[in-house]
Amino acid sequence: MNGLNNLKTVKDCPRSYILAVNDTLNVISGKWKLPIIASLLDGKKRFKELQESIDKITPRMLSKELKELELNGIVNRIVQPTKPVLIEYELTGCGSHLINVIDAMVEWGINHRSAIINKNKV
Amino acid sequence: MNGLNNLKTVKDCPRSYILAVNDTLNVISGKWKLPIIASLLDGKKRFKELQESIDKITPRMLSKELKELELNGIVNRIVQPTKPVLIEYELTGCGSHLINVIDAMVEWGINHRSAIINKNKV
DNA sequence: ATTATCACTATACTATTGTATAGTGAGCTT
DNA sequence: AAGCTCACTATACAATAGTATAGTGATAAT
Repeated sequence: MNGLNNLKTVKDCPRSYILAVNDTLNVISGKWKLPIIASLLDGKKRFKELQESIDKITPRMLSKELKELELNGIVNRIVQPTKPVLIEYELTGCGSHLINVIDAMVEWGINHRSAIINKNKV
Repeated sequence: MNGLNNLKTVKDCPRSYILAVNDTLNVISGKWKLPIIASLLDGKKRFKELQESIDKITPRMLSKELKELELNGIVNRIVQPTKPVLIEYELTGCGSHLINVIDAMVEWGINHRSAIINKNKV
C-alpha cells in the first residue's frame, strides 16, 4: 500500500462527513424505506394501514424495515393498551427531519430528469 | 418552488416527486457511488487515481460504477488523444449538483448521530 | 363453534450486489 | 527483448436484498 497521497482529496472532507453521509444513506436506501417514511410523513399509521398505503409491499418486508427504522431511531412503535392492543408507527423527530434530504433529492431528480430529456430529446 | 414543506398528505405528493426521489436514490445508492462522486468533486481524475483515492475498491467495481455513472449522466469520460491515450473522468453539471443532496445528507447525518449519542449517553 | 382481523413470523427461494483473483492488450522504459 | 504501467475485462464466487406463500396466536364478531 503506497498511496497516502490521497490526503489532498480528503482535505476538505472530514471523516465525520463521510460517516454522516453513510448513516443517511443506510437509513434511506433499499426499495421500501423511503416509501415507508413518505407514508408516515402523513401521520402515524397502523401496520395494516401502512401495508395498504404502500403498493406491493409484503408483510415480511414491512416488518423487517419497520424494525430497522425503529432501531435506527427513525420511527417509534407505539402500543396503545386498548382492549385489543393497537399498534401504531410514527416518525421520530429525526425521521421527520429527513424531509430536508428528500427535498434535496426531489429537486435534483427533477432537474436531472429535465436535463436528460433536453439532451436526448425524448 | 415550495418543495415538500407544505404537503399535508401522500395523496398530494405528485408522481413526479416519487420518480425524482427514486432517480436520485438510484444514482447515489450502493457502496461505491458516493465515494466516487466525492472523489471527483475534488476535480477530474484518472482511473488509477480514483482507484488509489478510494480505499479497497477493486478495478471491477470502479469500472462498473463509472460506466453506470456515465450512463446516468453523472460523469464524463474524456479521452485525451495524447501519445498513450490519457483517460480522465469528471463530474457533469448534474453530477456536481449532487453536492446539494450530499450536503443535506451530511447535515441530517450529523444531527442524527448527536441525537443518538445524547439518548444513549455513549 | 366457526370465521375473520390484526400484527406479524417462518421457510424457501430468486435476484442483485459486491468480492477475489487473474488476465489482456496497448504502449512505454530499460 | 523483457518487463513495466495503464485501463480495464473475465470468471467464479459470497453476501445481501427482496419475493412468494403459508402459518401463528390473540382477540372479536356471527
